[in-house]
Amino acid sequence: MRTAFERLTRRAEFRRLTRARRSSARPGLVLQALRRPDGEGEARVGLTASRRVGNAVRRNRARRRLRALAEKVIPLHAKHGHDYVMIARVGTADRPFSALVEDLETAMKRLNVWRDD
RNA sequence: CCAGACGGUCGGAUGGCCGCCUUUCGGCGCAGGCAACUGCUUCGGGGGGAGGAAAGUCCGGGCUCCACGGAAGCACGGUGCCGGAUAACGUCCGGCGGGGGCGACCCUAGGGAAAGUGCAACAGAAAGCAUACCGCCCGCCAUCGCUUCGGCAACGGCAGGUAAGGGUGAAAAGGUGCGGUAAGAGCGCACCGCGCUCCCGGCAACGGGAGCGGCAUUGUAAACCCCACCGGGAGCAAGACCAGAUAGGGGCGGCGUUCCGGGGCUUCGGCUUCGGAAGGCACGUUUUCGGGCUGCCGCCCGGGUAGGUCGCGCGAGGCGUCCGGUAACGGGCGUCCCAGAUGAAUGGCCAUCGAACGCCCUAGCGGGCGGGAACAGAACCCGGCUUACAGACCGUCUGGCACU
RNA sequence: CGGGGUGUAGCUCAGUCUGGUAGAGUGCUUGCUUUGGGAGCAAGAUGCCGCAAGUUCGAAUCUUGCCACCCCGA
Repeated sequence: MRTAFERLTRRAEFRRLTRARRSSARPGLVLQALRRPDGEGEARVGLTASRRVGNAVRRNRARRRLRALAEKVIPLHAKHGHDYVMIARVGTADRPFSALVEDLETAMKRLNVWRDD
Protein backbone atom coordinates (compact mmCIF):
# COMPACT_ATOMS: atom_id res chain seq x y z
CA MET A 1 0.00 0.00 0.00
CA ARG A 2 1.04 3.58 -0.53
CA THR A 3 1.00 5.95 2.41
CA ALA A 4 2.76 9.11 3.40
CA PHE A 5 5.93 7.04 3.74
CA GLU A 6 7.51 3.94 2.25
CA ARG A 7 6.64 0.59 3.88
CA LEU A 8 8.97 -2.26 4.70
CA THR A 9 7.60 -5.53 3.36
CA ARG A 10 10.48 -8.02 3.11
CA ARG A 11 11.25 -10.37 5.94
CA ALA A 12 14.97 -9.83 5.38
CA GLU A 13 14.53 -6.12 6.04
CA PHE A 14 12.82 -6.77 9.35
CA ARG A 15 15.56 -9.19 10.35
CA ARG A 16 18.24 -6.63 9.49
CA LEU A 17 16.74 -4.14 11.98
CA THR A 18 16.30 -6.78 14.65
CA ARG A 19 19.95 -7.82 14.35
CA ALA A 20 21.04 -4.19 14.73
CA ARG A 21 19.78 -4.33 18.35
CA ARG A 22 19.04 -0.63 18.47
CA SER A 23 15.62 -0.26 20.04
CA SER A 24 13.60 1.59 22.66
CA ALA A 25 10.69 0.04 24.51
CA ARG A 26 7.83 2.27 25.66
CA PRO A 27 4.54 1.21 27.31
CA GLY A 28 2.62 1.45 24.03
CA LEU A 29 5.17 0.24 21.50
CA VAL A 30 8.76 -0.80 20.76
CA LEU A 31 10.70 1.22 18.19
CA GLN A 32 13.69 -0.09 16.24
CA ALA A 33 15.76 2.24 14.05
CA LEU A 34 18.66 1.73 11.63
CA ARG A 35 20.42 3.98 9.13
CA ARG A 36 20.30 2.53 5.63
CA PRO A 37 23.68 1.82 3.95
CA ASP A 38 23.20 4.58 1.38
CA GLY A 39 21.77 6.96 4.01
CA GLU A 40 19.58 8.61 1.36
CA GLY A 41 15.87 8.99 0.74
CA GLU A 42 12.68 9.06 2.75
CA ALA A 43 12.24 7.30 6.05
CA ARG A 44 10.73 3.82 5.72
CA VAL A 45 8.54 2.16 8.33
CA GLY A 46 7.56 -1.43 9.07
CA LEU A 47 4.78 -2.50 11.42
CA THR A 48 4.48 -5.79 13.23
CA ALA A 49 2.26 -7.43 15.86
CA SER A 50 2.92 -10.89 17.24
CA ARG A 51 0.41 -13.39 18.62
CA ARG A 52 1.30 -12.18 22.07
CA VAL A 53 -0.73 -9.02 21.40
CA GLY A 54 -3.99 -10.97 21.13
CA ASN A 55 -6.30 -12.50 18.57
CA ALA A 56 -6.50 -11.37 14.96
CA VAL A 57 -8.88 -8.52 15.72
CA ARG A 58 -6.60 -7.05 18.40
CA ARG A 59 -3.49 -7.51 16.25
CA ASN A 60 -5.10 -5.75 13.29
CA ARG A 61 -6.35 -2.92 15.48
CA ALA A 62 -2.94 -2.44 17.11
CA ARG A 63 -1.20 -2.38 13.73
CA ARG A 64 -3.70 0.10 12.28
CA ARG A 65 -3.26 2.46 15.22
CA LEU A 66 0.51 2.28 14.82
CA ARG A 67 0.09 3.05 11.14
CA ALA A 68 -2.05 6.11 11.89
CA LEU A 69 0.53 7.13 14.47
CA ALA A 70 3.36 6.82 11.95
CA GLU A 71 1.45 8.84 9.35
CA LYS A 72 1.13 11.65 11.85
CA VAL A 73 4.65 11.74 13.29
CA ILE A 74 7.22 10.10 10.98
CA PRO A 75 7.04 12.43 7.93
CA LEU A 76 7.52 15.51 10.19
CA HIS A 77 10.10 14.41 12.73
CA ALA A 78 11.95 11.27 11.62
CA LYS A 79 15.48 11.50 10.26
CA HIS A 80 15.75 10.72 6.56
CA GLY A 81 17.68 7.74 5.28
CA HIS A 82 16.65 5.52 8.17
CA ASP A 83 14.43 2.46 8.48
CA TYR A 84 12.08 2.10 11.42
CA VAL A 85 10.12 -0.86 12.79
CA MET A 86 7.26 -0.30 15.22
CA ILE A 87 6.33 -3.37 17.26
CA ALA A 88 2.90 -3.56 18.90
CA ARG A 89 2.65 -4.48 22.57
CA VAL A 90 -0.19 -5.91 24.65
CA GLY A 91 -1.55 -2.46 25.57
CA THR A 92 -1.29 -0.87 22.13
CA ALA A 93 -4.91 -1.44 21.18
CA ASP A 94 -6.30 0.16 24.36
CA ARG A 95 -3.79 2.91 25.16
CA PRO A 96 -5.02 6.52 24.59
CA PHE A 97 -3.79 7.88 21.28
CA SER A 98 -2.13 10.93 22.86
CA ALA A 99 -0.09 8.60 25.08
CA LEU A 100 0.99 6.62 22.03
CA VAL A 101 2.20 9.87 20.42
CA GLU A 102 4.29 10.61 23.51
CA ASP A 103 5.65 7.05 23.50
CA LEU A 104 6.80 7.35 19.89
CA GLU A 105 8.35 10.81 20.34
CA THR A 106 10.22 9.73 23.45
CA ALA A 107 11.47 6.60 21.72
CA MET A 108 12.69 8.59 18.70
CA LYS A 109 14.57 11.03 20.93
CA ARG A 110 16.22 8.23 22.88
CA LEU A 111 17.39 6.61 19.65
CA ASN A 112 18.66 9.98 18.46
CA VAL A 113 16.58 10.02 15.29
CA TRP A 114 14.42 13.05 16.19
CA ARG A 115 14.36 15.76 13.54
CA ASP A 116 13.08 19.09 14.86
CA ASP A 117 12.05 21.27 11.98
C1' C B 1 -50.27 -10.53 33.19
C1' C B 2 -46.76 -14.58 34.59
C1' A B 3 -43.99 -18.95 33.16
C1' G B 4 -42.42 -21.60 28.93
C1' A B 5 -41.73 -23.99 23.71
C1' C B 6 -40.50 -23.32 18.56
C1' G B 7 -39.17 -20.53 14.11
C1' G B 8 -37.08 -16.15 11.95
C1' U B 9 -34.58 -11.19 11.46
C1' C B 10 -30.80 -7.97 13.30
C1' G B 11 -26.36 -7.68 15.92
C1' G B 12 -24.62 -0.26 17.90
C1' A B 13 -26.64 4.75 15.19
C1' U B 14 -25.69 9.81 13.02
C1' G B 15 -22.21 13.56 11.63
C1' G B 16 -17.25 16.19 10.89
C1' C B 17 -11.78 16.25 9.61
C1' C B 18 -7.63 13.24 7.72
C1' G B 19 -6.41 8.57 5.18
C1' C B 20 -6.38 3.18 2.70
C1' C B 21 -7.73 -0.94 -1.16
C1' U B 22 -10.29 -1.80 -5.67
C1' U B 23 -13.12 -0.46 -9.96
C1' U B 24 -14.88 3.02 -13.58
C1' C B 25 -15.04 7.85 -16.30
C1' G B 26 -12.49 12.34 -17.85
C1' G B 27 -7.93 15.60 -18.40
C1' C B 28 -2.32 16.62 -18.73
C1' G B 29 2.31 14.08 -19.64
C1' C B 30 5.61 9.87 -21.13
C1' A B 31 6.50 5.13 -23.92
C1' G B 32 4.96 1.67 -27.93
C1' G B 33 2.05 1.47 -32.61
C1' C B 34 0.57 3.58 -39.63
C1' A B 35 -3.90 3.51 -36.94
C1' A B 36 -7.73 1.67 -33.72
C1' C B 37 -5.65 1.49 -29.18
C1' U B 38 -2.51 -0.36 -25.06
C1' G B 39 0.66 0.44 -20.73
C1' C B 40 2.70 3.81 -16.94
C1' U B 41 2.77 8.48 -13.85
C1' U B 42 -0.19 12.33 -11.89
C1' C B 43 -4.80 15.32 -11.00
C1' G B 44 -10.21 15.40 -10.56
C1' G B 45 -15.28 13.02 -10.32
C1' G B 46 -18.46 8.53 -9.54
C1' G B 47 -19.40 3.17 -7.64
C1' G B 48 -18.06 -0.82 -4.14
C1' G B 49 -15.26 -2.34 0.40
C1' A B 50 -15.61 -8.24 6.41
C1' G B 51 -19.09 -12.37 9.22
C1' G B 52 -23.32 -14.92 11.21
C1' A B 53 -20.11 -17.38 12.63
C1' A B 54 -15.23 -14.72 8.04
C1' A B 55 -13.46 -19.39 13.40
C1' G B 56 -12.56 -24.96 14.22
C1' U B 57 -10.97 -27.68 9.64
C1' C B 58 -15.28 -32.29 11.02
C1' C B 59 -17.85 -33.86 6.15
C1' G B 60 -19.45 -32.97 0.84
C1' G B 61 -18.46 -30.69 -4.08
C1' G B 62 -16.23 -27.31 -7.93
C1' C B 63 -11.23 -26.24 -9.70
C1' U B 64 -5.82 -27.78 -10.45
C1' C B 65 -1.87 -31.25 -10.71
C1' C B 66 -0.32 -36.44 -10.27
C1' A B 67 -1.45 -41.68 -11.12
C1' C B 68 -4.33 -45.07 -14.05
C1' G B 69 -6.64 -49.49 -20.61
C1' G B 70 -12.30 -50.53 -19.31
C1' A B 71 -14.99 -53.10 -15.68
C1' A B 72 -15.18 -56.05 -11.50
C1' G B 73 -13.08 -58.11 -7.11
C1' C B 74 -9.83 -58.03 -2.64
C1' A B 75 -7.79 -54.92 1.23
C1' C B 76 -8.61 -50.35 3.92
C1' G B 77 -11.79 -46.29 5.42
C1' G B 78 -16.68 -44.22 5.91
C1' U B 79 -22.12 -44.29 6.25
C1' G B 80 -26.36 -47.25 8.55
C1' C B 81 -34.92 -47.23 10.66
C1' C B 82 -38.20 -45.74 6.02
C1' G B 83 -39.42 -42.31 2.05
C1' G B 84 -38.02 -37.82 -0.27
C1' A B 85 -34.70 -33.26 -1.46
C1' U B 86 -29.84 -32.17 -3.58
C1' A B 87 -24.23 -31.36 -7.82
C1' A B 88 -23.04 -34.13 -3.38
C1' C B 89 -23.01 -35.11 1.89
C1' G B 90 -22.13 -37.81 7.88
C1' U B 91 -26.63 -32.23 5.66
C1' C B 92 -31.87 -30.91 5.18
C1' C B 93 -37.38 -32.16 4.96
C1' G B 94 -41.51 -35.52 6.00
C1' G B 95 -42.76 -39.98 8.54
C1' C B 96 -41.87 -44.60 11.92
C1' G B 97 -39.98 -47.00 16.48
C1' G B 98 -37.87 -45.88 21.50
C1' G B 99 -37.19 -42.28 25.72
C1' G B 100 -38.56 -37.52 28.48
C1' G B 101 -42.24 -33.46 29.63
C1' C B 102 -49.08 -31.60 32.56
C1' G B 103 -48.46 -29.46 27.66
C1' A B 104 -46.53 -26.63 23.30
C1' C B 105 -42.49 -29.66 22.27
C1' C B 106 -37.62 -31.93 22.92
C1' C B 107 -33.83 -36.02 22.65
C1' U B 108 -32.47 -40.42 19.84
C1' A B 109 -24.95 -43.67 15.69
C1' G B 110 -31.93 -46.51 15.52
C1' G B 111 -29.48 -52.60 10.20
C1' G B 112 -28.07 -57.86 11.67
C1' A B 113 -26.62 -61.38 18.17
C1' A B 114 -31.20 -68.79 15.46
C1' A B 115 -23.65 -67.20 9.91
C1' G B 116 -19.34 -67.65 12.91
C1' U B 117 -15.48 -66.03 16.65
C1' G B 118 -14.26 -63.33 21.08
C1' C B 119 -15.27 -60.93 25.88
C1' A B 120 -18.45 -60.61 30.58
C1' A B 121 -13.04 -58.69 35.83
C1' C B 122 -14.53 -59.11 41.21
C1' A B 123 -18.50 -61.43 43.72
C1' G B 124 -21.47 -65.78 43.35
C1' A B 125 -23.35 -72.73 43.88
C1' A B 126 -23.89 -71.46 38.90
C1' A B 127 -22.36 -66.42 33.52
C1' G B 128 -24.68 -69.61 28.57
C1' C B 129 -26.16 -76.90 24.80
C1' A B 130 -27.15 -73.74 32.51
C1' U B 131 -26.51 -75.17 37.59
C1' A B 132 -27.95 -76.73 42.85
C1' C B 133 -24.59 -73.40 48.13
C1' C B 134 -28.25 -72.34 52.01
C1' G B 135 -33.19 -73.74 51.85
C1' C B 136 -38.22 -76.36 50.87
C1' C B 137 -40.49 -81.41 50.17
C1' C B 138 -40.94 -86.95 49.81
C1' G B 139 -38.83 -91.90 50.65
C1' C B 140 -35.43 -95.33 53.17
C1' C B 141 -31.87 -96.42 57.24
C1' A B 142 -30.44 -95.47 62.13
C1' U B 143 -29.49 -93.07 67.26
C1' C B 144 -31.54 -89.87 71.41
C1' G B 145 -36.45 -88.95 73.04
C1' C B 146 -41.89 -89.74 73.54
C1' U B 147 -45.49 -93.75 73.60
C1' U B 148 -52.01 -95.82 74.60
C1' C B 149 -46.27 -100.60 72.47
C1' G B 150 -49.60 -100.09 66.97
C1' G B 151 -46.12 -96.38 66.21
C1' C B 152 -44.39 -90.94 66.13
C1' A B 153 -39.79 -89.36 65.23
C1' A B 154 -35.73 -84.10 66.67
C1' C B 155 -30.49 -84.65 65.00
C1' G B 156 -27.67 -87.36 61.36
C1' G B 157 -26.72 -90.45 56.86
C1' C B 158 -28.21 -92.19 51.88
C1' A B 159 -31.17 -91.81 47.46
C1' G B 160 -34.36 -88.47 44.93
C1' G B 161 -37.91 -84.15 43.68
C1' U B 162 -37.78 -78.80 43.34
C1' A B 163 -36.47 -73.55 41.39
C1' A B 164 -41.08 -70.64 45.56
C1' G B 165 -37.63 -68.05 49.12
C1' G B 166 -32.32 -66.41 50.80
C1' G B 167 -27.73 -64.61 49.18
C1' U B 168 -24.03 -62.56 44.76
C1' G B 169 -24.05 -59.62 40.56
C1' A B 170 -24.91 -54.75 35.63
C1' A B 171 -27.27 -59.27 34.11
C1' A B 172 -29.57 -65.65 37.20
C1' A B 173 -33.64 -68.36 31.39
C1' G B 174 -40.40 -64.60 30.95
C1' G B 175 -43.48 -60.70 34.74
C1' U B 176 -48.03 -60.10 38.04
C1' G B 177 -52.27 -62.56 40.09
C1' C B 178 -55.35 -66.89 40.90
C1' G B 179 -55.56 -72.06 40.84
C1' G B 180 -52.71 -76.31 41.60
C1' U B 181 -49.01 -79.43 44.32
C1' A B 182 -45.68 -83.54 49.01
C1' A B 183 -42.96 -79.05 47.96
C1' G B 184 -42.84 -76.74 43.49
C1' A B 185 -42.76 -75.59 38.36
C1' G B 186 -46.34 -72.31 31.90
C1' C B 187 -48.18 -77.65 35.29
C1' G B 188 -53.25 -74.98 34.12
C1' C B 189 -55.86 -70.19 33.43
C1' A B 190 -56.32 -64.50 32.88
C1' C B 191 -53.66 -60.01 31.59
C1' C B 192 -48.88 -58.11 29.91
C1' G B 193 -44.31 -59.35 27.23
C1' C B 194 -42.06 -62.65 23.42
C1' G B 195 -42.18 -65.85 18.96
C1' C B 196 -44.81 -67.92 14.61
C1' U B 197 -48.95 -67.89 10.98
C1' C B 198 -52.89 -65.31 8.60
C1' C B 199 -55.89 -60.88 7.50
C1' C B 200 -56.36 -55.41 7.04
C1' G B 201 -54.03 -50.28 6.38
C1' G B 202 -49.48 -47.95 4.47
C1' C B 203 -44.80 -46.88 -1.50
C1' A B 204 -42.03 -48.26 2.97
C1' A B 205 -40.18 -48.17 8.04
C1' C B 206 -44.18 -49.76 10.72
C1' G B 207 -49.16 -49.93 12.85
C1' G B 208 -53.96 -52.58 13.97
C1' G B 209 -56.67 -57.27 14.53
C1' A B 210 -57.35 -62.69 14.93
C1' G B 211 -55.42 -67.46 15.93
C1' C B 212 -51.59 -70.63 17.61
C1' G B 213 -47.19 -71.78 20.62
C1' G B 214 -46.14 -72.49 26.19
C1' C B 215 -41.11 -69.54 26.67
C1' A B 216 -37.33 -71.47 23.12
C1' U B 217 -33.89 -66.38 21.70
C1' U B 218 -28.62 -63.10 28.29
C1' G B 219 -25.75 -58.72 27.03
C1' U B 220 -22.00 -56.59 23.94
C1' A B 221 -21.23 -55.16 16.74
C1' A B 222 -18.79 -46.57 19.25
C1' A B 223 -15.35 -55.96 19.94
C1' C B 224 -13.90 -58.78 15.37
C1' C B 225 -17.56 -59.55 11.96
C1' C B 226 -22.06 -60.20 8.29
C1' C B 227 -25.29 -57.37 4.95
C1' A B 228 -26.36 -52.88 1.90
C1' C B 229 -24.40 -48.41 -0.18
C1' C B 230 -20.20 -44.83 -1.05
C1' G B 231 -14.86 -43.68 -1.75
C1' G B 232 -7.96 -43.21 -6.81
C1' G B 233 -4.20 -39.56 -4.31
C1' A B 234 -2.82 -34.68 -3.04
C1' G B 235 -4.05 -29.85 -2.43
C1' C B 236 -4.49 -22.53 -4.65
C1' A B 237 2.20 -22.73 -0.50
C1' A B 238 -2.64 -26.83 -6.17
C1' G B 239 -0.84 -25.25 -10.81
C1' A B 240 0.98 -21.96 -15.09
C1' C B 241 4.20 -18.09 -16.98
C1' C B 242 8.27 -14.18 -16.63
C1' A B 243 12.94 -12.60 -14.40
C1' G B 244 17.06 -14.42 -11.74
C1' A B 245 19.94 -18.50 -10.16
C1' U B 246 21.37 -23.59 -11.05
C1' A B 247 28.37 -22.22 -7.64
C1' G B 248 31.37 -25.48 -4.67
C1' G B 249 30.33 -30.75 -2.15
C1' G B 250 28.91 -36.23 -1.23
C1' G B 251 26.91 -41.07 -3.06
C1' C B 252 25.32 -44.63 -6.98
C1' G B 253 25.20 -46.25 -12.16
C1' G B 254 26.89 -45.85 -17.34
C1' C B 255 30.46 -44.05 -21.06
C1' G B 256 35.58 -42.35 -21.71
C1' U B 257 41.19 -42.23 -20.11
C1' U B 258 48.32 -42.23 -21.52
C1' C B 259 52.14 -44.31 -18.37
C1' C B 260 54.44 -46.38 -13.74
C1' G B 261 54.16 -49.05 -9.00
C1' G B 262 51.59 -52.10 -5.02
C1' G B 263 47.37 -55.47 -3.59
C1' G B 264 43.24 -58.98 -4.92
C1' C B 265 40.78 -62.31 -8.57
C1' U B 266 41.88 -65.05 -13.08
C1' U B 267 39.37 -69.65 -17.67
C1' C B 268 46.26 -66.05 -18.36
C1' G B 269 42.56 -62.96 -22.73
C1' G B 270 42.12 -59.59 -18.84
C1' C B 271 39.01 -57.49 -14.64
C1' U B 272 39.11 -54.54 -10.21
C1' U B 273 41.06 -51.32 -6.34
C1' C B 274 44.72 -47.86 -4.12
C1' G B 275 48.72 -44.38 -4.87
C1' G B 276 51.82 -41.39 -8.10
C1' A B 277 53.17 -39.01 -12.70
C1' A B 278 51.87 -37.04 -17.42
C1' G B 279 47.96 -34.31 -19.72
C1' G B 280 44.09 -30.61 -19.11
C1' C B 281 41.78 -26.19 -16.41
C1' A B 282 41.80 -21.50 -14.22
C1' C B 283 44.84 -18.21 -10.68
C1' G B 284 49.22 -15.54 -8.74
C1' U B 285 52.76 -9.75 -13.18
C1' U B 286 55.46 -12.90 -17.86
C1' U B 287 59.11 -17.48 -18.27
C1' U B 288 61.01 -20.48 -14.38
C1' C B 289 58.40 -21.81 -10.17
C1' G B 290 54.40 -22.48 -6.55
C1' G B 291 50.02 -24.31 -4.55
C1' G B 292 44.79 -25.68 -6.12
C1' C B 293 41.15 -28.46 -9.09
C1' U B 294 40.24 -32.89 -12.20
C1' G B 295 36.27 -35.36 -18.29
C1' C B 296 30.83 -36.31 -20.00
C1' C B 297 25.65 -38.10 -19.02
C1' G B 298 21.65 -39.71 -15.68
C1' C B 299 19.56 -40.33 -10.72
C1' C B 300 19.66 -39.38 -5.45
C1' C B 301 21.33 -36.71 -0.95
C1' G B 302 22.59 -32.17 0.77
C1' G B 303 23.16 -26.84 -0.12
C1' G B 304 21.72 -22.05 -2.30
C1' U B 305 17.78 -18.88 -4.26
C1' A B 306 12.34 -17.11 -1.65
C1' G B 307 11.00 -11.50 -6.57
C1' G B 308 6.80 -10.46 -10.11
C1' U B 309 2.25 -11.74 -13.07
C1' C B 310 -1.79 -15.08 -13.69
C1' G B 311 -4.93 -18.56 -11.08
C1' C B 312 -8.83 -14.51 -8.47
C1' G B 313 -14.07 -13.04 -8.42
C1' C B 314 -21.01 -14.00 -13.25
C1' G B 315 -21.55 -17.67 -9.12
C1' A B 316 -25.05 -24.94 -7.62
C1' G B 317 -25.04 -15.90 -7.12
C1' G B 318 -28.20 -12.07 -4.31
C1' C B 319 -33.11 -9.64 -4.02
C1' G B 320 -38.42 -9.35 -5.39
C1' U B 321 -42.66 -11.87 -7.21
C1' C B 322 -45.79 -15.89 -9.15
C1' C B 323 -46.62 -21.25 -9.73
C1' G B 324 -45.97 -26.69 -8.02
C1' G B 325 -45.01 -29.37 -3.37
C1' U B 326 -47.25 -30.79 3.79
C1' A B 327 -41.98 -29.48 3.64
C1' A B 328 -36.77 -29.62 2.31
C1' C B 329 -36.81 -27.89 -2.55
C1' G B 330 -37.88 -27.17 -7.78
C1' G B 331 -39.54 -24.04 -11.94
C1' G B 332 -40.99 -19.27 -14.52
C1' C B 333 -40.50 -13.94 -14.83
C1' G B 334 -38.23 -9.32 -13.41
C1' U B 335 -34.05 -6.92 -11.42
C1' C B 336 -28.87 -6.19 -9.54
C1' C B 337 -23.21 -6.85 -10.37
C1' C B 338 -22.17 -6.70 -4.79
C1' A B 339 -14.49 -7.12 -1.12
C1' G B 340 -10.20 -9.05 -3.70
C1' A B 341 -5.61 -7.68 0.17
C1' U B 342 -0.42 -10.41 -0.03
C1' G B 343 4.51 -7.77 6.55
C1' A B 344 -1.63 -8.43 4.08
C1' A B 345 -6.82 -2.60 2.37
C1' U B 346 -12.00 -2.11 4.77
C1' G B 347 -8.93 2.65 9.19
C1' G B 348 -7.38 6.94 12.84
C1' C B 349 -9.12 11.03 15.79
C1' C B 350 -13.30 13.99 17.57
C1' A B 351 -18.56 15.22 18.71
C1' U B 352 -23.74 13.83 19.66
C1' C B 353 -27.23 9.81 20.76
C1' G B 354 -27.05 5.57 23.13
C1' A B 355 -28.24 -1.00 25.03
C1' A B 356 -26.22 -4.26 28.89
C1' C B 357 -24.54 -3.51 33.71
C1' G B 358 -23.59 -0.91 38.69
C1' C B 359 -25.14 2.65 42.63
C1' C B 360 -28.95 5.86 44.83
C1' C B 361 -34.30 7.51 45.53
C1' U B 362 -39.39 5.16 45.24
C1' A B 363 -44.63 0.64 47.97
C1' G B 364 -44.65 0.33 42.69
C1' C B 365 -44.74 2.71 37.92
C1' G B 366 -40.69 5.44 37.28
C1' G B 367 -36.59 8.99 38.03
C1' G B 368 -31.28 10.51 38.85
C1' C B 369 -25.93 9.52 38.51
C1' G B 370 -22.07 6.53 36.59
C1' G B 371 -21.00 3.48 32.38
C1' G B 372 -19.85 3.27 27.06
C1' A B 373 -21.41 -2.26 23.16
C1' A B 374 -20.99 -9.58 22.71
C1' C B 375 -18.17 -13.33 19.95
C1' A B 376 -14.92 -11.99 16.57
C1' G B 377 -11.32 -10.04 10.77
C1' A B 378 -12.13 -12.46 4.16
C1' A B 379 -6.86 -15.09 2.13
C1' C B 380 -9.37 -20.08 -4.27
C1' C B 381 -14.79 -20.60 -4.20
C1' C B 382 -19.46 -22.97 -2.84
C1' G B 383 -23.18 -26.48 0.30
C1' G B 384 -23.39 -28.22 5.41
C1' C B 385 -21.90 -29.51 10.47
C1' U B 386 -19.65 -28.01 15.06
C1' U B 387 -17.96 -24.39 18.46
C1' A B 388 -18.02 -18.85 20.56
C1' C B 389 -21.60 -14.82 21.31
C1' A B 390 -23.79 -8.68 25.13
C1' G B 391 -28.32 -7.94 23.69
C1' A B 392 -32.77 -6.18 20.56
C1' C B 393 -37.13 -7.15 17.63
C1' C B 394 -41.09 -10.07 15.03
C1' G B 395 -44.37 -14.31 14.43
C1' U B 396 -46.79 -18.98 15.96
C1' C B 397 -48.04 -22.10 19.94
C1' U B 398 -48.52 -24.32 25.27
C1' G B 399 -49.62 -24.15 30.65
C1' G B 400 -51.43 -21.04 34.66
C1' C B 401 -53.95 -16.69 36.96
C1' A B 402 -57.48 -12.56 36.58
C1' C B 403 -61.57 -10.16 34.07
C1' U B 404 -65.67 -10.00 30.41
C1' C C 1 -3.64 -20.57 4.48
C1' G C 2 -3.19 -25.95 4.10
C1' G C 3 -1.43 -30.81 6.04
C1' G C 4 0.28 -34.01 10.12
C1' G C 5 1.45 -35.40 15.21
C1' U C 6 1.46 -35.35 20.70
C1' G C 7 -1.07 -34.54 25.63
C1' U C 8 -0.35 -40.24 31.62
C1' A C 9 3.72 -38.99 38.71
C1' G C 10 7.95 -32.72 39.51
C1' C C 11 10.80 -34.51 34.62
C1' U C 12 11.51 -38.33 30.42
C1' C C 13 8.39 -42.02 28.71
C1' A C 14 5.55 -47.32 28.70
C1' G C 15 0.47 -48.97 29.00
C1' U C 16 -4.37 -47.34 24.49
C1' C C 17 -4.52 -51.63 18.82
C1' U C 18 -7.07 -56.48 22.15
C1' G C 19 -11.90 -51.97 27.84
C1' G C 20 -11.80 -54.33 34.47
C1' U C 21 -4.92 -54.17 38.58
C1' A C 22 -1.91 -47.25 36.22
C1' G C 23 3.62 -48.70 35.75
C1' A C 24 9.32 -47.94 34.75
C1' G C 25 13.63 -44.76 35.11
C1' U C 26 15.01 -40.30 37.35
C1' G C 27 13.78 -36.85 41.03
C1' C C 28 11.39 -36.36 46.29
C1' U C 29 10.74 -38.04 51.77
C1' U C 30 12.46 -41.21 55.82
C1' G C 31 15.92 -44.68 57.81
C1' C C 32 20.70 -47.47 57.58
C1' U C 33 25.87 -46.99 56.26
C1' U C 34 30.05 -42.69 56.76
C1' U C 35 33.74 -38.29 61.15
C1' G C 36 30.60 -35.53 57.40
C1' G C 37 29.09 -35.44 52.17
C1' G C 38 28.63 -38.34 47.75
C1' A C 39 27.83 -43.24 46.17
C1' G C 40 25.30 -47.64 47.93
C1' C C 41 21.21 -50.39 50.59
C1' A C 42 16.05 -50.55 52.50
C1' A C 43 11.19 -48.54 53.01
C1' G C 44 7.55 -44.90 51.46
C1' A C 45 4.69 -40.95 49.19
C1' U C 46 3.13 -38.92 44.45
C1' G C 47 -1.76 -38.93 39.39
C1' C C 48 -9.90 -35.64 38.63
C1' C C 49 -4.51 -40.26 32.52
C1' G C 50 -5.61 -32.23 28.66
C1' C C 51 -11.33 -30.95 29.12
C1' A C 52 -16.57 -32.33 28.22
C1' A C 53 -20.47 -35.45 26.47
C1' G C 54 -21.75 -40.50 24.77
C1' U C 55 -21.37 -46.21 24.08
C1' U C 56 -20.69 -50.24 27.98
C1' C C 57 -22.36 -53.35 33.97
C1' G C 58 -17.49 -50.89 33.74
C1' A C 59 -13.43 -46.03 29.78
C1' A C 60 -6.35 -43.74 30.42
C1' U C 61 -8.06 -47.31 26.53
C1' C C 62 -13.80 -47.16 22.06
C1' U C 63 -16.84 -42.82 19.56
C1' U C 64 -17.83 -37.54 19.03
C1' G C 65 -16.90 -32.35 20.13
C1' C C 66 -13.61 -28.72 22.26
C1' C C 67 -8.51 -26.89 24.33
C1' A C 68 -3.20 -26.53 24.43
C1' C C 69 1.55 -27.49 22.38
C1' C C 70 4.91 -29.20 18.48
C1' C C 71 6.39 -30.31 13.37
C1' C C 72 6.01 -29.93 7.93
C1' G C 73 4.55 -27.48 3.12
C1' A C 74 5.95 -22.37 -2.77
